[in-house]
Amino acid sequence: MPRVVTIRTVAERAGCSIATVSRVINGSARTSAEVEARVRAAIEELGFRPSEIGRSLKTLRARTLGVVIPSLTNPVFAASVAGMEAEARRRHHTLLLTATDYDAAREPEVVETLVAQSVAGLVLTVTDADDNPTLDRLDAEGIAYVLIYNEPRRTERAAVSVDNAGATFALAKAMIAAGHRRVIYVAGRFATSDRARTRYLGYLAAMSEAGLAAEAPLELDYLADPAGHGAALAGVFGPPGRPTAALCSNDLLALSVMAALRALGLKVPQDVSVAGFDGIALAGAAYPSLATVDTPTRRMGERAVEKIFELLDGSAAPTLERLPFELRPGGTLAPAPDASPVASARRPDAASPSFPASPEPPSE
Amino acid sequence: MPRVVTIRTVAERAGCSIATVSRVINGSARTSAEVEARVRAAIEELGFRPSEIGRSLKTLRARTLGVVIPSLTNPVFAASVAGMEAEARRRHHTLLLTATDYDAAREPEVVETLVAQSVAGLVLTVTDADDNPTLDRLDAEGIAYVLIYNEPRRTERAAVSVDNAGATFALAKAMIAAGHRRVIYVAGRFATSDRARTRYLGYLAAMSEAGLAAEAPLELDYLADPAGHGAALAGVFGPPGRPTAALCSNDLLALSVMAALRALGLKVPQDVSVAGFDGIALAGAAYPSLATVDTPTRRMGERAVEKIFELLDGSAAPTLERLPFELRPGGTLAPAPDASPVASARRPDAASPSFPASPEPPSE
DNA sequence: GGCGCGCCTGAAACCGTTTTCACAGCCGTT
DNA sequence: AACGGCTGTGAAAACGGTTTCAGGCGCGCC
Repeated sequence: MPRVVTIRTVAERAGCSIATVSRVINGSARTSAEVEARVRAAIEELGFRPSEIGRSLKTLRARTLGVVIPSLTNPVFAASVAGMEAEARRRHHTLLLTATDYDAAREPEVVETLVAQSVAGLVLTVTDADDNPTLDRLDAEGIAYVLIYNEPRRTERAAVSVDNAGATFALAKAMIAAGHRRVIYVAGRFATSDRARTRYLGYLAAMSEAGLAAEAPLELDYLADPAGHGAALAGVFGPPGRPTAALCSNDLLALSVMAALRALGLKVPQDVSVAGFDGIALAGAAYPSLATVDTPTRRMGERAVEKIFELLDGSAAPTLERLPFELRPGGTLAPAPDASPVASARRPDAASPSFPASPEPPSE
Repeated sequence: MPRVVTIRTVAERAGCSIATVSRVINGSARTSAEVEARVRAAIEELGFRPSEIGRSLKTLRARTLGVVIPSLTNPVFAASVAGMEAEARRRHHTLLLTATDYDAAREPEVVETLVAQSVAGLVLTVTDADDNPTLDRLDAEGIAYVLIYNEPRRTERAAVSVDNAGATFALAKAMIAAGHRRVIYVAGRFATSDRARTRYLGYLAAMSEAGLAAEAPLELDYLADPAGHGAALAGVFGPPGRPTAALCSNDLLALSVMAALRALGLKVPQDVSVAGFDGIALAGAAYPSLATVDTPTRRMGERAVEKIFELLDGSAAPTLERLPFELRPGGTLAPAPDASPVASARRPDAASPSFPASPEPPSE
C-alpha cells in the first residue's frame, strides 16, 4: 500500500487546502509564515514527497530526459551517458535510458516509448542523422532533441559532436607522416554508424592529399567474437605487401583488432601500427597505449543536456556544435617498418610516441 | 504544442466513448468488431499514442524501473545496465537511470527521486547492503527492489550477485598454486564498496589456508589519475622482497595497476602477476590478457529485472541469488619468479595461461 | 409473448497535482 | 466613511488515462 500520503493528507494535517500546500512546496505564491510553518511541519512528519506523475499530468511535461544510444557496452557511450546523468541531476531531471543495439529499425519505437512518457527532451545517437524519419517526426511535433556524436548536414538540427572527418584526417596524416604508405581503415558496423562513414571520408582525404592509394575499408563487427576478426584480418594482413597501419573507427574496435593481430602473430606496433577514435579511458591503460583521437566524451554528454535546456527555454536555436578534440599519441603508432628494400632497416621504437599531440601535425 | 491528440480526440473521430477506446487499446474488455475497427483506424490516422503519465496516474505505478549504480564509467555496471535495459524493454518498461558516484550520502536522495516517479521497482548497487537506512525504508514501504553485486547478510533482501568471497578465494588459491607467496590485495574505494571488502575476506581465507602471511590491503582510487597510483604502488613494489602478485578488487583497477606497474619499470607478469575481478569484455583484449573472475555481468542485469517482476507478481519471495562465476585464465598470471635464491631461475612464459578455468583448481 | 440473461457501450468517478478564479479581510487613500 | 487595491486563502477545474457502474439491446427459452 505505497503512497498513502498525498497532498490531501498534508493539507488535512496542516489544516489548510491542497492549493496552499502546493504553493508552499513550489514557492509559486506567497503564503503566511504561520501557515507555511504548519505545512512544512506536516510534510516533515508525514514524510510526504509529491508525486512526479501527478505533477507531470498537469504540466504535460515530465522532469525526465529520454536517452537513445546504440549500446552501453561501448565505453564511449557509457561515458557520455554518465555526463548526461550528472548534468540532468544538477537540473533535477532523471534519465530515461534506452538502447537500440545499432538497429535502425528500433529507433522509431524507442523514441515513441520515450515520447509517450512525456519526456522534456531527448538526447540521441542515431544510425543516420540526415535521412531519418524519426527525427523528422520530432521536428514536426516540436519535441526538443539534441544529437550526440552524429553530425547532421542539416544545420537546423541540434547536435553535439566533434569534427569526425577532420579528426580522422589529422590522425591519418599522422600515420602517413610516420612513414606509413599502406594504411587501412577498419570500421565496425559501417552500415549502422554514420560516424564510421564520416570518419572514413577523413581517411580518404588524407590518403588522397598524400597521393596514396586508399584501401577498401575493412568492416568488422566488434560485438562478435574476436575469433571472427581473425579470419577477416588474416585476409588483409596475411598476403605480402600488407598494410602497415590500421586506422580503426573507434577505440573498442582498435583494442579488439590489436588482440586479433597478436593472435595472428603480428606485433603491434613493430609489424602493424594501430590507432583508434574516441579516447576511452582504457585506451591509455592498454599496452602499448592506444594512439587515438581524444574526444571529450563525458563533457559531450553534459553539453547535450545543457543544450536541451537551452532549446526548451528558447535561449538558443538548434545548432551543430563541435567540441575540440586532441590527437593522443600512443605506443601503438610507430614509424612504418621500412617497406622499401633499398632503405635502411630502422628499428621502430614502441616506447616513443610518434606524432605530436596538436590537432594539426606539421604538414610535412 | 505537443500532444494535441488524446484519447478524447480518438473517441470523437471513431464516434464512441473514451472508455471504449481504452478497452480497445488494452484489450481489457470485449468490443464489437465494427467499433474496434473504427477505433484502430482513428488511432492510426491520428498517430495516437496513449500518455504513460495519464495511465500511471490511475495505476499509481509507472512502467519504469529505477536503477541506482555507483558509476557508469565502470564497464561492469555499464554491462549490467545493458542487461537490465534489454530485459526491461522486453517487458515494456523503461529504465530511470541514476548514479551515486560511490557517494553513500547520495543514495537516499536518488532513491527518493525514483520513488517520487512511482517506479514499479528498483535495481541497485549500494555501498553497504547490510547497514543501510535507505533499504530499510524501501522494506518498510513495501517497494520492490533487487540488489545487484551486493551480497546482503540479511537473507530477506532480494539480490543477484556472485560468490564474491568464494571467487576471490579461488583466484587467490590459483595465484598461490602458481608459486606466489607474497600476494597483495589491491582495492579501489574500499570504504564505499562492500564488494571490495567481501572479496578481501576471500583473499584472507586463501592466504590463511596456505599458511601465508596476508598483506595489508592497498587502497587505490581508480578514478583518480593513474599517476597517483604510481606513488602508492612504488611504495609497495619498490622495496626488496616485494609482492610477486597483485590481486585487484576489479578489472578496471587491475588494468590501471598494470599500466602503473609498467610505468615503474616492472614487467607483467614476469615481475608481478596481476589478476582482476568481474570479467569485463576488455580484460580479454588487454595485453597480456587479464586473468580474472568472469562474472555474468549482463545476465545479472537481466536476472535482476526478472526478479523485480517476480517480486511484483508475488511468484517468488526475495532471496539472495548467486550466479555462477568462472576463473578466466590470462597472461597476466604466471608462475612466481622464484623468490628463493637456491631454486633454479625458471623463466615465466607470458603466453601460456597459468591456471585452469575451473572454479576450484586442484588443491595442490 | 414475456422474461431473463449476456454482450457492448457510455457516463462518470477517480488518480495527485497545478493553476485559475473568486472572495474575504485589511489597509491606505480620498 | 466609502472605496480600491493588495494579500492570503480555498473551491474547483483541469490534465489523460482506467475502471466501475448502470443500462440498452438482442436473443433464447419457457
